[in-house]
Amino acid sequence: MAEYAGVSAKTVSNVINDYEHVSEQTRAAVKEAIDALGYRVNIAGRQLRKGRTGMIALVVPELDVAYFSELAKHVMTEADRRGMTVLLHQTNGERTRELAALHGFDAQFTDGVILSPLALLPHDLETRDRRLPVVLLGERPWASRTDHVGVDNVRASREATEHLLAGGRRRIAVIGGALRGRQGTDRLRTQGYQQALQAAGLPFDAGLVVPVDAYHWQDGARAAASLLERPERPDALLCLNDHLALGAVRALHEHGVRVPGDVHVVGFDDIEASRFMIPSLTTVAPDKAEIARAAVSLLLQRVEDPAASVHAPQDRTAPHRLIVRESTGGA
Amino acid sequence: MAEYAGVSAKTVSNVINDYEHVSEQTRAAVKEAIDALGYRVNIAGRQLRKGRTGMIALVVPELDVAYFSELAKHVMTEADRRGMTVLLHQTNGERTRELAALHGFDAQFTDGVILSPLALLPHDLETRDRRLPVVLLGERPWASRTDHVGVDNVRASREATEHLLAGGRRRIAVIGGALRGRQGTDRLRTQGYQQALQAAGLPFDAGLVVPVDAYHWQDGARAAASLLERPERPDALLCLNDHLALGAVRALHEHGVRVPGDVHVVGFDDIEASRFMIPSLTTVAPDKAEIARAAVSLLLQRVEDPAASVHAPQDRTAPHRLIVRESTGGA
DNA sequence: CAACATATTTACATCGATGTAATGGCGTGG
DNA sequence: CCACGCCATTACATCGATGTAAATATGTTG
Repeated sequence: MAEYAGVSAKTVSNVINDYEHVSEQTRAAVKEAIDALGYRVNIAGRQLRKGRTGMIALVVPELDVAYFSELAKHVMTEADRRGMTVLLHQTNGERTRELAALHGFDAQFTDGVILSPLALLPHDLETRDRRLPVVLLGERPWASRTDHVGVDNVRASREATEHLLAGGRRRIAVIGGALRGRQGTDRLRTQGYQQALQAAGLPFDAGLVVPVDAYHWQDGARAAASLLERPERPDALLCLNDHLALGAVRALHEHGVRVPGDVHVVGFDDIEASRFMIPSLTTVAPDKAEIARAAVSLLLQRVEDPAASVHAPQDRTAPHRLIVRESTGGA
Repeated sequence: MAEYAGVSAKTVSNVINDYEHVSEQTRAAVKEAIDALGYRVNIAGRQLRKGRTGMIALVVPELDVAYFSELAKHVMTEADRRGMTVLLHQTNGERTRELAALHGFDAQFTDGVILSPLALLPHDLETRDRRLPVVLLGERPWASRTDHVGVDNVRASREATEHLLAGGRRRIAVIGGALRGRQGTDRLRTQGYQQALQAAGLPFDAGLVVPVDAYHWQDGARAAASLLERPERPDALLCLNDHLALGAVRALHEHGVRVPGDVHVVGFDDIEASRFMIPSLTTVAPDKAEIARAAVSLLLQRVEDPAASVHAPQDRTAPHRLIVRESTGGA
């Protein structure tokens, strides 16, 4: 390459990096050589020297959970805009994989990591290698010293519950809810639900909080089916994501229970399917584009200024809104 | 690192790569040093030397099309099993991005690429740099010299159409179909449809073939709505993917048309949503796990034996089956 | 004990890009 | 004509891991 253009390797490098003191003549010669030989910089060489790869990792539990694939799309768009490449990973919610991500996987080929954790323990965050910039998505229940982007889950859940109450609902079940254990998204959303009940002066029935194994369609279906076996059926379901909600609607349908006629249903995430289901689904829509933007921006701040690793951890709360659709009797 | 363990850098390397002639003693010492210092190999250094990164790219049009995110999951699982890391990219169906993928992006940090093309031209494949192993997914309409994994689209579509015919349908529309232009998936599936009609002795009405901009929910809804404006309505919809089908079902519902009562609907891909929609969707299910397995396996063959780049291009056809559900009056 | 085989470890060069500092060319002011 | 400064280019070292080959240690055989 350098020989072909008749210059030194360094001059090629200078041309590629737009160093100003290069004569028009050599610049042209080098560019021509680049085209002629189809030359492309070798990332490995560059990183070895610069210490940066231009890649960031996005690590989520599962790609076939629509919320995450939709989010991934936004993150990739945003990263692209900022000249970064995204390495996408899934953890299946396994702690070992989340840990691996926190530590930059087996090797170091990533400038930073955006991680949506499920199983991580507080301790894992304390002991992580602070040289690798990390942004957490979702809940950040522990006062960790790590940047974080999320939504106000308690409030969102309270609003969703209030909407159900306003629709005359009195026995609202929570599918995917949690009363104890780690202060995760499920816990917070359940809290919001409890707050709304309390504000309305309604009793809280722990039996209406149904935990699930995963946030998938069939878990929602199973949970809904189990609720129907109770002597006193619920008249509304607050489902902690849209897959659960849609699975639940399906199960209700199979049992001849009408939505919204007999039971109202609300979900979280506003995945695309929810707009098109029959009935369409009322859901809490987090601003995914904003989440992606904030996460990438926070991460690149740390990447570009590693010295800032001492800066106080940042916390961003993205907006959300309740989208009322047919499943709660809406338009 | 090396100093900490009191050995040379090469010995560390030997331990990491399980070189056999290392004394138990030094091996232990090095391992301890690794733990103590949290050492991890630097991929850049390794690749610079070895020329391999252990990463492959999976490049698809859009991640929020469930078929692709489900496929991605399988590819990642399979790659993981074989010690590879997957770099996931989306092209939005833009030719420039597909080209960039073919050429290993701006830089070379990928050992190979699995590409699901939409806009690529035959010429692009002819002129690609053959040093980068590539496996194409989906259709491979041109006799390219590139490995390929797909399903038998013509047959699958014919079977789906036959199923509709067996259900007494006589005016079957094709949403997403194509009569002319590149020999893509749409063309092939339309051909299968035509074959089935012909075999049944039914006339072919080009007006029933409705092209779409993209394979998204709203495109299906729009297409279905336009079909309902025709004087003579179709009594079945063959939708070339599940998103189109589900969007179409929604549109029919909004127009008071019952599925399967008035119109039968079939989709392609068997995404998870299709099992849970109301009505559940009859669909052609490609064996995604098998597609992923074949693609990764073909790719790694080339990666591991670059000399084999002269081997004849391979072509794998993954199995598919028709899953009959409620939208065509099934169980 | 010499000669040789085997095991273990290391020195050195190398992959490609680039930061640092030095080189050589040229113009300007004194 | 010299000193100095600016510009364009390059020599060299370096990032980290590893292949090659050589050095060293240890053991074995005749």
